[in-house]
Amino acid sequence: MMTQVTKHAGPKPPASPRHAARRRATVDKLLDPDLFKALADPTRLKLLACLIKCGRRCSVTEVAECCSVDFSVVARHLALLARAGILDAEKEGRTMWYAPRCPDLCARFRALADAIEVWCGSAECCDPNSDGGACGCR
Amino acid sequence: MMTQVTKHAGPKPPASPRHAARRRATVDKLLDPDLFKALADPTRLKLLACLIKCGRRCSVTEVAECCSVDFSVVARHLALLARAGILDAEKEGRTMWYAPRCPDLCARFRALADAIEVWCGSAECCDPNSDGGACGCR
DNA sequence: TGGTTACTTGCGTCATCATGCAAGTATTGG
DNA sequence: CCAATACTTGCATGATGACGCAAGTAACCA
Repeated sequence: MMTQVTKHAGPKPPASPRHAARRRATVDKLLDPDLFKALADPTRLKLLACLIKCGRRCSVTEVAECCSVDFSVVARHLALLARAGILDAEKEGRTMWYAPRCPDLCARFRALADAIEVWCGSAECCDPNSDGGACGCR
Repeated sequence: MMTQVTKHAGPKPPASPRHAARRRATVDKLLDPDLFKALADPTRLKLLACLIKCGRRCSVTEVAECCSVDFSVVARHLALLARAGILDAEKEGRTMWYAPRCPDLCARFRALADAIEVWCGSAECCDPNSDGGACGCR
């Protein structure tokens, strides 16, 4: 069974990892440690999922009711997610409203997938006629 | 200017974050701390980017040449990425070959984007006729 | 068989960070 | 003006994890 492979197979594969590391590509910028660090905590992910599923902006007090941790912890997590560009923050009087930046988030993840795929299709590993399989692109 | 909104607007938005938190959805499983933890370190991301751009499987020794950190650090990072399902690991004699699981990674990111978008479109915030804007879906 | 290569593992150290409590600030309502 | 509400910030603590060095293991070669 032939995998469908476009004729334009992406950039030429570098000779070695050392050369690969020197190359600057879209994927380098999109593999942003700060984004993943912000998402690397279970509590933060629960709060984020809660906000996403809620489908409207929520105050810190509201979100804190979803979670067994201290209020201050929730407040800090939400502020951090906002600093990372994952949430929109809006102050109204004494209330902080947070809402997920869904389109931005989706776009980032899709762009990352696209950027990876570019290289995934770049090497002979994806050519079914070569020994291949090196980058797992099967 | 009207944003294009499908008539099927996703699940009904929960009344409160507390209800939202109780709901089990695809997005909960895809927001996996372990994946993001694995991607939360700058050194690991450099190694991963290197492997992606290289377009073929690489040995630990090869990858270590891209990076100024100790060899053992590189070996540990690659093993961790493999445990997280981000890399494929293959032992051949005394050589460990690592290669990114590009299609898997892309699929995970795209699935996550899809799962978020489901909820993004769920609430009145996405309805241009409502006061909206709550979840940042503009 | 003995040395080299390639990687793994143990250990100590240092930095980061998640958490809870308590105190502080700012806004609102009576 | 005072008290309640909503959030922020400081601080101590404990846990996690990244790193380098050194020692260990396993495969290969001469």
